Amino acid sequence: MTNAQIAKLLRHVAASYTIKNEAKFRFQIIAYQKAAEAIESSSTEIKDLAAEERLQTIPGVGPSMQQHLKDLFSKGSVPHFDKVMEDIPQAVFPLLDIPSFGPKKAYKLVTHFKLKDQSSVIADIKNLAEEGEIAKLEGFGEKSQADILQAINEYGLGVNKTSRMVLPFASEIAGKLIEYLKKSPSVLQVYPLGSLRRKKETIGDVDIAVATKKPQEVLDYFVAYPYKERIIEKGNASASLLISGGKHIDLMVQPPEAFGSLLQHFTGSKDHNIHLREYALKKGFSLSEYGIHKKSNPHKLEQYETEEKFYKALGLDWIPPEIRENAGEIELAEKHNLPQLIALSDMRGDFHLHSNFPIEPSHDAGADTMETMLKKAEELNYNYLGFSEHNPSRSNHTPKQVYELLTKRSKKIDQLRKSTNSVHIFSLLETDILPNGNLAIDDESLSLLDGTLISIHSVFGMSKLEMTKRVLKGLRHPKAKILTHPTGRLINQRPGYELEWEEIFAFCKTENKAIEVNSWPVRLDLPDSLVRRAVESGVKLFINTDSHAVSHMDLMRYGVWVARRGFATKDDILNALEYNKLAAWFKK
DNA sequence: GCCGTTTTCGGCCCGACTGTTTTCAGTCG
Repeated sequence: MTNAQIAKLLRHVAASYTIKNEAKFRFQIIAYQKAAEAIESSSTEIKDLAAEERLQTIPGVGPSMQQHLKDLFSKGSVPHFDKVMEDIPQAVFPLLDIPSFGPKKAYKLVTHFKLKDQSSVIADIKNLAEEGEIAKLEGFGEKSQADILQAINEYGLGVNKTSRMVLPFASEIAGKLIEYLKKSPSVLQVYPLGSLRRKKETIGDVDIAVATKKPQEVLDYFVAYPYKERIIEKGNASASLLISGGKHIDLMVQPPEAFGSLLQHFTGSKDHNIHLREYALKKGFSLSEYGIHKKSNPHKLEQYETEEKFYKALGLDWIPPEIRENAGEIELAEKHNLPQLIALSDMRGDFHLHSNFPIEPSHDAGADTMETMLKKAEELNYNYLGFSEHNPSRSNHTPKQVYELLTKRSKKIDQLRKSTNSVHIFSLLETDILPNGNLAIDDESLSLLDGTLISIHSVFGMSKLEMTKRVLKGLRHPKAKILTHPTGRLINQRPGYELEWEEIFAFCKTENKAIEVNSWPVRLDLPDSLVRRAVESGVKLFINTDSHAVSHMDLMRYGVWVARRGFATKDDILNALEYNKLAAWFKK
């Protein structure tokens, strides 16, 4: 069962409690929703955490929830969940995926019209709306009937509560809108917020905040955005648009003198904000997007023009957005002990570069020459780089031919080294780990290199145990230095294979092997939560782009964001080291 | 159901917006 499926199940339990008696079960509902949220945003599989007895590391998963999840994995069902949900018609649940449908509305419709079939309930509601039956219900009217019809139609076109965009796609949408907003003279400042500002690997809605003295003008201008599908809502302080592809853009506005609290509020995460507000309450403060009310003087609103001042008023250091996920950051900010997170400007080189040098690789070759990639590295002010094409394919070459190809490549790299004073060049390769754990080329060929990246590119379907043995055997090779895109996942495309991370991390730490944070936006691999565990285990990391063209070398920032989300500092990242230290590491 | 430098009991973030309503319920972030 995936995290998304588990989160959905917990939300169904929460919805069932809401339908049964919202007041009575108020806090159970919150607890189930919090747990669902935390599980959904965890990039570690809950199934693995359960197997490792580490479920308690998820905030919001307490003793009861742990037992329920254990039941789920061992028996395939949870007696307690079944009991809570037994009186609720199954047809309620599919409706909850549709925006604007909550538990109460879904239950009212399903029971009133006696709908039983889970697979047709959405079509059934649509028919009833088209026939004008829903408007006759108490509490519904013509407008809500039309809204239901619209929501169902849009749901059919892909608008739902769960689908998420990869980060660059969301950035592009936000960028266009920000460009548009900046043309309004009433817009003083404009920023992308929410998960976009926290640089989460996927983004649900695009959130934007504007500082303005003329909120109505800005809101009017916003909803006039020419590339919208329609206006979802528009009030005095916020508005929402639907754009093509079924995505929402939410805008909030505040005057400049209160912009700090709006930035804080709208950046989230929701969990961070809830925790921050609970923390503040204990200190006698009540927080909102408008500012702070002190218990000692509850009618006066303190406003803050910057986030720094807002956090400071609570006795906290400013917390970088990437780590606002309620994972201990508030406590660290209170003790003035937040980590100095790695920054893009700390990066001194890139070790995952595929040039077009003709070594007849096993997987995709790069599009550009070594020379152009080197020039780009100079432009980026790098001190060093490592070329790391895929190894020559095994099926088309004898070991001798592989050796000859790599010898030619070594000569080329030697030439290049003479052409530059500013950038040191490492001769690497990205070598496949074969299913039996051997590397794809022999020791004689590997001896031509300064070291090699190793990775899995085939036979993904192995068990966790077998895959772990395979990777450990690959890492054991003295030339193997960096385990690249270590989970093999592709975001929104495939989950990747499973590994015993504790074993991998322990091995890397003692044997001086490094793990890559791959910056390719669909990989972002290691994922942030595993970066955090790697950092806590003392494992060293590289942040690399996996460039197959010169333009990809600019993607480094994505990997840096992932590392930041994983609490990595400069000390954790090997390609932030100065050249001599790094060269020494390669020779270890 | 979760959680802890007020607490292992007794609290639990704070607000916007809409539709159907004459004061609120539901959904959402």
